[in-house]
Amino acid sequence: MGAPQERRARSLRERDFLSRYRPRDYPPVAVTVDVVVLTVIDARLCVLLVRRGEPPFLGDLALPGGFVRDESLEAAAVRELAEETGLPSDRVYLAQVQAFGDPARDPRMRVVSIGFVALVRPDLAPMVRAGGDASAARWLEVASARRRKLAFDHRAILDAALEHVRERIERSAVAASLVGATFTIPELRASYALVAGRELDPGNFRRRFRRLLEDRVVEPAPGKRITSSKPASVYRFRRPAA
Amino acid sequence: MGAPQERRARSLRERDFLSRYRPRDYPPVAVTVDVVVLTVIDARLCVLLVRRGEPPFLGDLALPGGFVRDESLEAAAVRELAEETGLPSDRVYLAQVQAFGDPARDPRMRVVSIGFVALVRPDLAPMVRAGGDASAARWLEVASARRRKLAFDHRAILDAALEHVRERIERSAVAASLVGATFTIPELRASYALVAGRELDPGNFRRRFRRLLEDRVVEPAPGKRITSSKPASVYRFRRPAA
DNA sequence: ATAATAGTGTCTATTAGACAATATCCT
DNA sequence: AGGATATTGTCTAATAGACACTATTAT
Repeated sequence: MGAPQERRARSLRERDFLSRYRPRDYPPVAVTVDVVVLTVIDARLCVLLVRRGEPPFLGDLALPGGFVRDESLEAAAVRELAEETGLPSDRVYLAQVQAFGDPARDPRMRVVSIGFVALVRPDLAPMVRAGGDASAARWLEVASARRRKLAFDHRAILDAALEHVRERIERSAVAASLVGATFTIPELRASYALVAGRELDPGNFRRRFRRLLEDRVVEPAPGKRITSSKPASVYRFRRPAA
Repeated sequence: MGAPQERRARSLRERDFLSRYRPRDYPPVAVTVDVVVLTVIDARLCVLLVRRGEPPFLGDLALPGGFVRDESLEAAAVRELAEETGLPSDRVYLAQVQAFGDPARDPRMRVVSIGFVALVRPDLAPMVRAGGDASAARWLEVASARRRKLAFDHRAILDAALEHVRERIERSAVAASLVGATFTIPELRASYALVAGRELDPGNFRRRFRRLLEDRVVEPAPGKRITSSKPASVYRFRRPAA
């Protein structure tokens, strides 16, 4: 800290450097996006993983992702999502989680990756498997994925994404993307429970749901869901303008 | 969405591309950090801004920031903070906010910037001004900074940083970095109020503070703060192991 | 009828907010 | 003494959690 002026001067030189626009003159960096795609399959929280076909981490499981092209970061994430799942981006919750930039996270060169999290409605999840070939994307239960060895720092990205949705599911309509187009209260409660990682009291959850109903974020849908016991009423999220 | 297989193949080709390590072969990207440095001066929430000395946005105010070198993103932010403020990184709250990567955010080339927020203890803030020269960093009240024209998308970064601390100040000890080494309850309340952007009830705040005391996150400090009326008890945050 | 699950109601504890009342110090 | 502010206390409303209870359907 002895000579802040000199440091500042160096910083200004850098800015000037950039202003001369010789982008090849500094150490190369690549920017990628990695997407933590989550859904619910058979009452299990699952994440979409691909198997790496090249070194490093050849054969390891990894998050779907790729280079950012001439597009925004969000657009890159949407594109990767479409490439890996074939799903359109509407009706998919997608949010930036955090940037990961450890210099050693990729052994080949400096790669800064922007982590995203996406929630896919479970009724659309089967479409994903259908479109995939052998080396392509597959769903893995989150708990087991976290125990596996994942490529790069994808384990950290996965954890950050899970924390992201956990923090937000209580205070937003994030969970809308983890149930089908229509759903019953117990179904929604099951999704919340999967993300929260614990059981939720049916009565208390129903009380919270009543508030969602009053606030017009959900509304009744026609019909009843037939199960092996008492059928439940069906609801749907009201489509906001967005 | 018609041919996901082809898209996936292209994606795999990209990975292979990267594995051959010819980093000059794809469009150049630069990665920078921009730091929203906040403090309290004269009971005003202030942000540290620098004046740009080169185009684009020559003469405009901008957040301090610069290229990420062979270091982690956090390290780059710490370094920029030290360069611009001369302050050591301990006792400064620093957190990543979000990545900003709009293709048009820098007219010269593709620059992805990782936004950080830093909170500087107000008793250290004067040191910053002392070390600065004419073209260097200066404190500006946040409200007025938000009304100004800022370089690049720094207005959006500033807003995101403010939202970040607003969300966290209630549920963490973030505010520890916005009061001096020792402080009174009214002083802490004033900092909270500045960040929250509204008045806080003294009685209710005191009740919350009592919980902080019971949880051992703060502890009494010797002495009293003499003001123009009734003196207040002095406290300090207990230093955690970190 | 019985099992199972949807759905209702109740009790308690915690917390936030509004606000009144008191205590203590400086001038 | 008087003004200002710290400090304490009270009341109410909102919310979460635990849990007992009732209703309705499939089998």
